[in-house]
Amino acid sequence: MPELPEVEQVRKTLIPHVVGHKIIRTEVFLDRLVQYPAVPDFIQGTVGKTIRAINRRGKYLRLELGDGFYILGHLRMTGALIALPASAPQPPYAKLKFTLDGDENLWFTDIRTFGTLYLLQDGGSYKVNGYETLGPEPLSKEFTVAYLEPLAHKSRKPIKTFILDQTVIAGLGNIYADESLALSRIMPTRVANTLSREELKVLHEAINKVIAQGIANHGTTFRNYQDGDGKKGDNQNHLLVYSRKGQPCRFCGTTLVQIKVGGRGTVYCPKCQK
DNA sequence: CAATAGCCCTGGTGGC
DNA sequence: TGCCACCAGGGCTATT
Repeated sequence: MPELPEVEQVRKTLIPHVVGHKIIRTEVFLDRLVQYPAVPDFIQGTVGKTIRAINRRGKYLRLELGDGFYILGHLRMTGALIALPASAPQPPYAKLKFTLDGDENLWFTDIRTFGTLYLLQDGGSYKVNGYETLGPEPLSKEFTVAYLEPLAHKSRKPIKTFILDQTVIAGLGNIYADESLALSRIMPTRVANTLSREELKVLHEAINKVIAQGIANHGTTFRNYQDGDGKKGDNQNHLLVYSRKGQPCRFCGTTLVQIKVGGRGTVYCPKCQK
C-alpha cells in the first residue's frame, strides 16, 4: 500500500532511470488506468516528450515533461512504476508501457487496477479530484501544531479518521496512521476534538517521526509494494502495531488488538494507548 | 454539512 | 486437498 514514504522511495529510485530520457512510444493495456485525457490523446501527448524531473505531492507522483506538461500518477493499492531493461519481458500485471530512448523502459503495473494516470498542463490539476485540496506534507514547515489544533478542535471524527483525511495531512495511509497513534500512545477511536494541545503536539511529532523512519527504511512492503528498481522496503520490520494483531506490544508486552475504525483495519495496544 | 456505508478490484488466506 | 467466503484499503459516490 504505497503511502508517502513508499511513493517517495519510488520517486528517488526512478530518477536515475528515467530523468533525461524521451518517451518514444506509449502503450496502454488498460484504458481505465488513464483518467484524463482520452487514451489516444494521452498517448499523443506523451510521445516525444522528455521526462525532466520527478516530483511528489502527498501520494501522487509527477513526471515533469517540460512546457508546463506533466504526468500525474496515483498508485492506490497495488500500482507500481518500475524501470526495466529494454530486453526484459513484459512484467506481470503490466497496464502501461513507456518505451524510452535509452536501454530501459518505464512500466506501470497494477494487480487490483485502482491506480490512475493523468496528463495535465499547468493549471489543469483541478481535473484531479482532491489534488488541489491536499493538506500540508508531514515534515514540511506548513505542518505545525498551530495548523493542526484548530482543525482537530472542530472535528468529531475519530482521530485516526481525522489524520487519514488527505485534506488535513497529505500522504498518511492506514499503516502510518496506526503507527503514529501507537507512538503517541493515543487510542485511534478518540474523537479528534477531545485531544488536548499537549496530545496534539505529541501526535504531530509522532507523525513526522514515523514518516521520516518510513522514508529512511525505503518504505514498508507487505504484499505488493516495490520501488522503481523493483526492490522491497525494510520498514515492515520496524512497525509498532500495523499487521501485528495478537503479537506483544513492543513497549509493554500486552497483546495487540485489531478493530475497525472508519471501515479500516486498526491495530493498537489496549494498555499503552489512551 | 458531516459521517458513514458501498463500491471498485484481485490475490492471498483461513476455515471447513 | 480443494473450495469458497472473506479480507486487504484509497478515495470517490450515494445515502443517512
